[in-house]
Amino acid sequence: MTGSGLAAEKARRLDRIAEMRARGVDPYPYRFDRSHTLAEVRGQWGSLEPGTETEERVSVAGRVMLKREQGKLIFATVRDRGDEIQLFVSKAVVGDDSFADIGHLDLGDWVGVEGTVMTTRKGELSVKVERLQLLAKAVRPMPDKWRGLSDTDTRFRQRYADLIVNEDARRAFEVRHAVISSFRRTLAGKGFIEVETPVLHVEAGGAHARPFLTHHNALDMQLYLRIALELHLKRLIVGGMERVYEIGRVFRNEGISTRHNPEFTMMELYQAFGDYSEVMAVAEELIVQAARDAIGTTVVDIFDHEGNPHRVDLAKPWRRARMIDLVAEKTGVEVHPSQPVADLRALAEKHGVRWEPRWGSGKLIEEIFEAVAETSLIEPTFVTGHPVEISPLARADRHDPLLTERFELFVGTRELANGYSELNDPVEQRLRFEEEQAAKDAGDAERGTVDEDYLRALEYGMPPTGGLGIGMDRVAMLLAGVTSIKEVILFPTLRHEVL
RNA sequence: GCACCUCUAGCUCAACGGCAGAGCAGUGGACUCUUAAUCCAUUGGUUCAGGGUUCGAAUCCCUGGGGGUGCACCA
Repeated sequence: MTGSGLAAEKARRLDRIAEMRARGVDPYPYRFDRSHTLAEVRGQWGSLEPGTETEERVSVAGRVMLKREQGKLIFATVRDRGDEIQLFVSKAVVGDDSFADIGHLDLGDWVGVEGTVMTTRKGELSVKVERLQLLAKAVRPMPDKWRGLSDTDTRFRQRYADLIVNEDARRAFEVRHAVISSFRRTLAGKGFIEVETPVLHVEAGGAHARPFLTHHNALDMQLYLRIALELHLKRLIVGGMERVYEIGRVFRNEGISTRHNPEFTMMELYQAFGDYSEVMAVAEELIVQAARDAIGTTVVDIFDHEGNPHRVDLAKPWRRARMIDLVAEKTGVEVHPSQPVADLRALAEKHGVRWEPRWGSGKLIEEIFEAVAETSLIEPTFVTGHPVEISPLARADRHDPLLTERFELFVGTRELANGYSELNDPVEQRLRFEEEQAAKDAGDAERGTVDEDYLRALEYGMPPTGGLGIGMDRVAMLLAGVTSIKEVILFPTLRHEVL
């Protein structure tokens, strides 16, 4: 046992394990029965006066995070999921042999402890150790106990290490979990049923995106990973389920950025007898309630595209504005899908948007909108009235046949949600699908196909329905106050690690 | 896919053309109330990989790899 590189360090700890086994001690025992979590200990005895010794016996377990040796005393900080507590180890109490064993514990080891609750002279709540049992030996050293782990590559690849040492990382995932459970609670309260629909699709529909392709061997069948939940959920509305939602992973074979991961989590819901205005209100309620549940406030700092924070109270009613009005506001030119393509191409060029010949007026308006208006949408804003051309599943606006009853929610210049009055006319839906197919055949890989089974479902009759999709990762980002989606995805997609 | 930045001990970082260093972790020692304990001593390196320039390369150049950021892509 020489040196102290990583290999030598691991060898030293493996030797310790071998030495324990030789003594008949199991370094990896099968279980340990706790009497209290550390948070429960703190909750029950957290207000003891300094210098108090109690007769209260507890069994607690956790990971050794810090160790301070002080002659015939050892202080160690252990942590479980919810809290940290100090172990007070006196040689006079545990005896020479146990004291030596405890002294040989490494940072990162898991331990189970029996002892009494006490506070030190300075008031630190502690467990005075009577018996300590190693629950699992750490063979690999922990990252720096004070500086933590900051290398992003290591943090994302070795998320376990990130979670051990970085409080901020743990917190972001607590927020994410709280957001998702808040959504489930809110939706249950509104009578929504949670369902699970296929991830493997024969047709990748419901959104404009490049899919991942896979193959089923026994059926010798090409399959796509889903890019949206929409078309299956609406089949359930046809089936009479009235209010359904799914929180699930979708997959899009596109670039990776601070806002995009190839697999991400969508919540989609469909509400029979409602229209887009109703699900818009649901979106607002879900997110505001999630803020209350996850971070205890509706006031958040929203970052603009330059990274500057803007303090916003989400509880204030959200702005609603039509896409064409936002374009008019920013360009000074009234736009509408009824206008000739040439006019809109000219407007696009004036604002630095390079257009493609296959784009119609509606697509041009969307592109101009993204170029001129999107970066100004810091506070929550529902952008409404998307052109029919770019909304093949949305119902036409009851007052304007070239626009749809659709909205997208933007917060901090990012799109968080999308919803509409669902198109339920099977004849019109077929025409829309055929336009999608024609665009795809003309070389636009993100466009859709004719989904015959979905059309068959619509032919059975789908009631008027409002639909909503929310990007859960982006809501988690907003409420956790982080600027990269990788901070709210436990294992973000990375290249193969070269070991 | 393109551009820029970055990669040094297990971790966090120095050294920026002249002998690869520090703190933490580790090891040995002192200490019965510490709090990132402290103090003394000490081990530890394929400087991401390969090539080049140079008397001399962690440092400059080229190629490749990982990561980050921006752009492109992206309902």
